[in-house]
Amino acid sequence: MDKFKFNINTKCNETKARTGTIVTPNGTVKTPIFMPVGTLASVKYVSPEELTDIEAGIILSNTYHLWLRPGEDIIKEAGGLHRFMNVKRPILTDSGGFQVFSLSSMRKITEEGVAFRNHLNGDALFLTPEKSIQIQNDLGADIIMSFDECPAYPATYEYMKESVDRTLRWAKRGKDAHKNPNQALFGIVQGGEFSDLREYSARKTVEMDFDGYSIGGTSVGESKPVMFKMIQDTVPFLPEDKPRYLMGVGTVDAILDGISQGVDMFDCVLPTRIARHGTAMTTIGRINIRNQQYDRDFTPLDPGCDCIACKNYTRAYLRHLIKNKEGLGMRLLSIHNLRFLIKLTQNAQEAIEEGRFKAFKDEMFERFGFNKGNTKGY
RNA sequence: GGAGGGGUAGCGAAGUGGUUAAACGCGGCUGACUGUAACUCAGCUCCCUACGGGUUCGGGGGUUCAAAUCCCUCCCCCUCCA
Repeated sequence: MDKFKFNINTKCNETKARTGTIVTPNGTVKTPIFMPVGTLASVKYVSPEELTDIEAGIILSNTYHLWLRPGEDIIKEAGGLHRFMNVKRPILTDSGGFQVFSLSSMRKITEEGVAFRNHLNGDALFLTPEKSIQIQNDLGADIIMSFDECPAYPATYEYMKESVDRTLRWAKRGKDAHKNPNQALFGIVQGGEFSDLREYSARKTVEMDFDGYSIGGTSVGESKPVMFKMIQDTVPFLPEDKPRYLMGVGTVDAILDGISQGVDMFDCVLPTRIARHGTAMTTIGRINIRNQQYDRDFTPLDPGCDCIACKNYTRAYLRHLIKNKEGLGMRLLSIHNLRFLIKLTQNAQEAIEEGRFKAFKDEMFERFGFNKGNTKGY
């Protein structure tokens, strides 16, 4: 794979944080980075133009969901995901591995792959590592993921061992099936909460030589300390010169902790989902805009934010929109939450570059009370 | 003037002698949400000194061990015919 590059720019000398640059055929982004999720080739309620405004770098999309609708053939015919969506920035597609977790009630795992029951119409589906890669080749994202099993938490050691081995075999099969040299392929480390399995999974995955590595199996129900330890048990076994991606994590505490441990990329549906349901992540903490206390609050949602929702609208108005399930309200809050997390990682980059990341992280933990009771993480 | 229908918690609407502080929906309040089956889900919503107590089903009066439910009376609303 030649068009994909990762360079480290600055390293923090108090933590393992670093800043870097990811170069892809569709653009270059700085890390650490938060990546908005657009499962169905759309970051719900947010247009690509608005994503540009809030300086979103990479965005995600999903193999499983696009496979079902509209079908990867249609997206290929459209000229790939970028043209289909009119997105002129790097795109990353998840492999469908997360659906092994989220759609666990309607799937069966076998060595060959995963038999799903189509959640839309009940059809029998079969997703294999090779199929996932083929779909992702057709979708044409800049970064694609190995098809893995994201196991639920908690899992027994025996089950996890079996799962890790299977995911390793799937990773190998996927890598062998990967045909497009313009797409970077990432491997995914699993192992749950078991330190030795994390190390084992990491070492074996790294042996296969991927373009980047993910820490998978996080935010599936475990506590924060457990998650932080999963990161700790994985990163040391990942190569320094390849990007590290903590999958599915989007709380302030976990992003900052991840960065301090040397993670470069994060993605999460949390900011957009909670936005649609009325919760804002702000520089002064969590705000549930549905709460009655905001009905006559004509101040900005987050005084410390530069997004259009905060610059142009009041809490009272946003509350009114959300209470009435108006699309505009969901859109404005989504834009705000995404901007908030993107800005957080930009601030982290700046802090790393200026040699004050540790202080920055500590200040944020203090401000949000992550060390004293705020386990929510934002 | 005549005939008929109806008044139940913020609203709509069940219930027509006991298991009813009263279904259900809406509205209201609160919470949840982490590689998106999610404009979703959960709880609370008569009052209180609240694992117990106090008052409710238009008003008043009866029958009954027991009434939102049966009887009497008054008030109010709606429809149709004059």
